[in-house]
Amino acid sequence: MPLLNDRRPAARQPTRIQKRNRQTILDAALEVFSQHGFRGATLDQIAEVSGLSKPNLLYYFASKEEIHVTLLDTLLDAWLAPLRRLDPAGDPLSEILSYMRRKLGLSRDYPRESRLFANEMLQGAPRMMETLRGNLKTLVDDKASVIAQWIAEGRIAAVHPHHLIFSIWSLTQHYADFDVQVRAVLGPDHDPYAEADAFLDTLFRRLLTP
Amino acid sequence: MPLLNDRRPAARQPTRIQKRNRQTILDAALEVFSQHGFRGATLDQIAEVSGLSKPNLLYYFASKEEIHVTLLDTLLDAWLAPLRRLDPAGDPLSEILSYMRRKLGLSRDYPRESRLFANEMLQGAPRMMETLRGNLKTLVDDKASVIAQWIAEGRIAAVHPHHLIFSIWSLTQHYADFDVQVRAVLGPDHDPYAEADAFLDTLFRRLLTP
DNA sequence: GTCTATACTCTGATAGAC
DNA sequence: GTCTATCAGAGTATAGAC
Repeated sequence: MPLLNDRRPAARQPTRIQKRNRQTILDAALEVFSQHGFRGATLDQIAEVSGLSKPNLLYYFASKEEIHVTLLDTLLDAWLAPLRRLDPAGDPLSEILSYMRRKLGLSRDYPRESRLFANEMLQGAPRMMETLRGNLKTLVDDKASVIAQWIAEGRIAAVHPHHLIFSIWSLTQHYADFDVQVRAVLGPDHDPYAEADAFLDTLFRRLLTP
Repeated sequence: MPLLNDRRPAARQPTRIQKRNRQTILDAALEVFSQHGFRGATLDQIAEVSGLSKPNLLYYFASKEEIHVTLLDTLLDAWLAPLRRLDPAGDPLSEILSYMRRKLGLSRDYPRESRLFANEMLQGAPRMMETLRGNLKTLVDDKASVIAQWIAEGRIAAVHPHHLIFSIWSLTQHYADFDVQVRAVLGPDHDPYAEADAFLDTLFRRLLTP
């Protein structure tokens, strides 16, 4: 209720409340989609987790599909960022260890995003195939050639560059995607991520030290 | 059609046809559940893949849940078998490399089983939690102590035994669970499993050689 | 913007003919 | 044993009151 007649036009851009509600919905949807996949998730669940009514969800997003696509789109940027930062001019071992550590940090801080991605892969990547073959492949090929160069210069030990990158993905994402298994096997009194950090540091040092 | 009147009683055990149909259903269900998870899978899909009608599915299995449970039960034995074979009396490095290779073979030959398991983990293991905390933890703790003993004897380099086992799981299962990503990034003209075999052999040799 | 009510489709499961 | 027909409930999405 504006006491002064401000001259701003009627808001065409999302208001603060709209943004907040959309974010609330996306957060709830992430919770549900990451656990049950696209088809296993229901709007009822998302509505309940978000605290909004089901029709209200569909006021902010045109469909269930649109919520899911929105999540995947924002996910990808965050997912590729750590690899983008791998610096060809840096020290090879430090660069790779830093990348591994950033990726492990993503698993620790954003496990739901990791599981959302895993679900999409298990389903055969129906909504991400183009991105995998496009942006992702381009980026990985680029960084793989950086690694190949480091190997050629004898600055790290010889390994298959692409599979080195796969190994970083798999070892770090495992702690998010298989969290229940890791914790069930370790039992209480363990800090999986702290132990993983030390273990993976050792692993990649021994693998890559010339 | 017995030409001689054999005296076998009317079959109370499953006939050959019954066994075959149950197997057909389970195979189709594995295809669908491994891709979409329990809730995302539908009996209609399983019916279509199996070539049987939906009511016929429910003639052989009491419910969707029962099909799923049957799959998970048979899965677990196959899943734990390779680790069980880790021999305390064998050569440490050979034993661990053999285990890794058997596990990679499972990913290559039974990728759907791997994805079924992954789906169950992503969902928080609602139907497997007891097994994880029971049989699985017991087995892993046992083999981890074998590894710890090898380390204490200086026969392999020091690593966290539990996380060494996790690393074998994650590195091998990645090639089944993220198959689409691996192939999209590598492009054609690659044999992911052959390359993985060589890469992982190198990785674990460098990690474990004292 | 948010709600109740509801349209319409899909899904798991059953009944009953053959 | 297998099919067609069908039910009850859940699912996505929309209409319309407020």
